[in-house]
Amino acid sequence: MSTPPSAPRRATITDVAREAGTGKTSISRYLNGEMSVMSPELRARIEAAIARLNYQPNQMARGLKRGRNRLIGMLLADLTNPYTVEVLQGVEAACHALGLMPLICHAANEVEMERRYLQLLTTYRVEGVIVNALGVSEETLRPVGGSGIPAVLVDRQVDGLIADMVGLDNRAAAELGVRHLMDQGFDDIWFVVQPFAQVSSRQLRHTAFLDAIGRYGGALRVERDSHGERANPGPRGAARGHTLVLDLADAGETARSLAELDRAIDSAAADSGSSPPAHRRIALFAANAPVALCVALHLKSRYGADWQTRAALVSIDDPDWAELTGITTIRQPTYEIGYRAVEFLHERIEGVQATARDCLLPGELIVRASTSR
Amino acid sequence: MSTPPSAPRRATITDVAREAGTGKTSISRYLNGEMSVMSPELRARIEAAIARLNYQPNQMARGLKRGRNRLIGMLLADLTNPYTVEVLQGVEAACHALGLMPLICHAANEVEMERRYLQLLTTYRVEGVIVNALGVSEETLRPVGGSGIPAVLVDRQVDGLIADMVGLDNRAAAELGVRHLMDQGFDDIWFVVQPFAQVSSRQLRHTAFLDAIGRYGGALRVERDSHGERANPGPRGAARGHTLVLDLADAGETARSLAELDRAIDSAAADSGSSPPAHRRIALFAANAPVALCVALHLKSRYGADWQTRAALVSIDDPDWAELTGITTIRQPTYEIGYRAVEFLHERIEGVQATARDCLLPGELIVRASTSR
DNA sequence: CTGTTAGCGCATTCAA
DNA sequence: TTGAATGCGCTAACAG
Repeated sequence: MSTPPSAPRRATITDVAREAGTGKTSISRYLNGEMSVMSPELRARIEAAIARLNYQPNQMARGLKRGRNRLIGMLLADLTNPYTVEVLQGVEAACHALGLMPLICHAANEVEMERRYLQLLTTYRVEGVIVNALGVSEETLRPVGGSGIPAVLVDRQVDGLIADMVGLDNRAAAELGVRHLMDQGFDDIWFVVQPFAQVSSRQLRHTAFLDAIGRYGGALRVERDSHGERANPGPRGAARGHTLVLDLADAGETARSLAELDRAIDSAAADSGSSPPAHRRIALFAANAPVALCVALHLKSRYGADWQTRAALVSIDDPDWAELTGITTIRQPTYEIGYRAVEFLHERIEGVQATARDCLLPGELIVRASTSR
Repeated sequence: MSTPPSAPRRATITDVAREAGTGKTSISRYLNGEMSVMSPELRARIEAAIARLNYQPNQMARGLKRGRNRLIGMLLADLTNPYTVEVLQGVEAACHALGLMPLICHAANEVEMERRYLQLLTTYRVEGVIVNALGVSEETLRPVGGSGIPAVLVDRQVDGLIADMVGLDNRAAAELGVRHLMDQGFDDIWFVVQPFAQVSSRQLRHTAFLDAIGRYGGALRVERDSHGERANPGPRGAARGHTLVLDLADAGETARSLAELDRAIDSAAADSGSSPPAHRRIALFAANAPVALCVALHLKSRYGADWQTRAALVSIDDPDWAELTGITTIRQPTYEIGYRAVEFLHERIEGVQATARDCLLPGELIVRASTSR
């Protein structure tokens, strides 16, 4: 039977050599830009042969031979988060500029996926990995970092994994948010965050929030989690800080937490009306966009379209619906985070041996109607 | 100088063979699951050696040898569009199930990027490509499709490129939207869409919109673009259809188009008040989420938070802010689109020779406050 | 059942 | 200035 013309075998370097009437070595030299020492005549013949055969060198083979394939892994915890997509843009731009090709792996919030992808990446012999990991411990990240292949972390640290990190300056960002809210006269601020035991950036944001409240607000007491205690009203001009943990992965938990939030909002509204609006508003400080969205959706379903008269919302991250909804945000320098991450990684790949570096980039406060009275 | 312990060269198949005191062939057999004919004793030794050396086979080398590397390319026009991310989820799941590894390439709406990535993909010898292309002609897609490497299109066709396609049933979707709007009593419907000369799905949606208006509404005339003509009011119970082209890539054009929209809204409101609400509302039918967002942002800035009292909005695509805003949407079966695309591609890679197939999946209408009075 | 041999497509010595 | 030979890590005949 005749083979259908489906697979007109791709030309190899040997084909080109034959076509150009020369040896493979010269072709290889040409491909690698070692033109300096090559007769213009030969060079022309090679050029022609390559064009005629529509030859394209096989990256796999090149990689196998020289030991580096210009591939880097990009492990993403959650592409659903606009933050991730934006970081990716920076990553792609940088890769492009540095001649790298990113292998994008989306763990979709599944630890098992993360493990598998990591393994796959090493199997493809990527030269390095950029990790925006789930909150898992080093255990699954064994192959990378320190003694393994070069790695740089994005947004969060991973316990026991020593590597460069680039992300938001969480401390400054939290302060920015708290200060803004206090400037706007809010004295009851709820920090809403996903479970942060495993994710360093969440922890940092939370800690910084507490510190800021302490510093600027002279908070008296802060309640953690849903232990049900209410903080005592602070002295005039002080602010009270609260923390609400929202476990988006657990519907039941989420509902419970939101119910607690409702109580806080209602009781604030019930407080004697020393403030102009119909009800006194509390302020909500979301640690990231997914949390902000969850809260906003809930409040809207509970209080209707004008839920923002019940609570002010500010969020770290600036998703596209923020402008539409009018919530205040702290925008992360996402593109630059991605770009820098690749630059760091590239340096490591090239052999730079400095001790682990941290690159903390500042966020930008974007004030919208939500917090301006 | 001594090499720092940075790169403890990865074990190769040869190392394992030596460690296990056997030949490479047996190791290879083990790796490929050909255990049936292998003494349990040898097998155990191999297992141990692999574990001891923490050996992981090099995919590049395997690919080079067998001629297939299990890599497929995924060319994405715009990751910023939630649609894309959702499709990607399906793609990843399917790849996972079929033992494929997707190389994700994000063209970020740049034709040049698209070209470069395509070239890069062939250079890495991907076995196939899933293309969600920009509106470019086959020219840049030369290497794929028909005579090149297997390809399947997502969401849109590409002129001159014959390949399997999977996407939304645009005709049914447009009808769903129009019918719903008419059921709700809207008689003035504006279809808002990005320039559709190059993108088949936009064209299809538009055509289907016009047809639906014609069929159900008995439209009298339809205006195209910004020629400034107003359609005559139709007979009682009929609906008028209009088309507004929004070029999101051109701020000036966008502003002009939106101004036209404003005029339409204002003049509708000025019409004698035969309808209950303060102003008569026209309906906007966005061809996709980016368009819907742009329109919503504009209306909000022009009419304030209650812009929805001026215009009803329904959109194809169901971004996460739709629920928050309360606009009606037609949700695409994105996950399945991605999944099916990979299945098609896999079949092609395995040699299936059927003529180009089209897989049209139905959308789902999600009614929200925007269109329910 | 198991080991030997010969490449996959390319980069790199080393001669010529 | 150019080419022939060698081998990257692995699989696939082909013997034993």
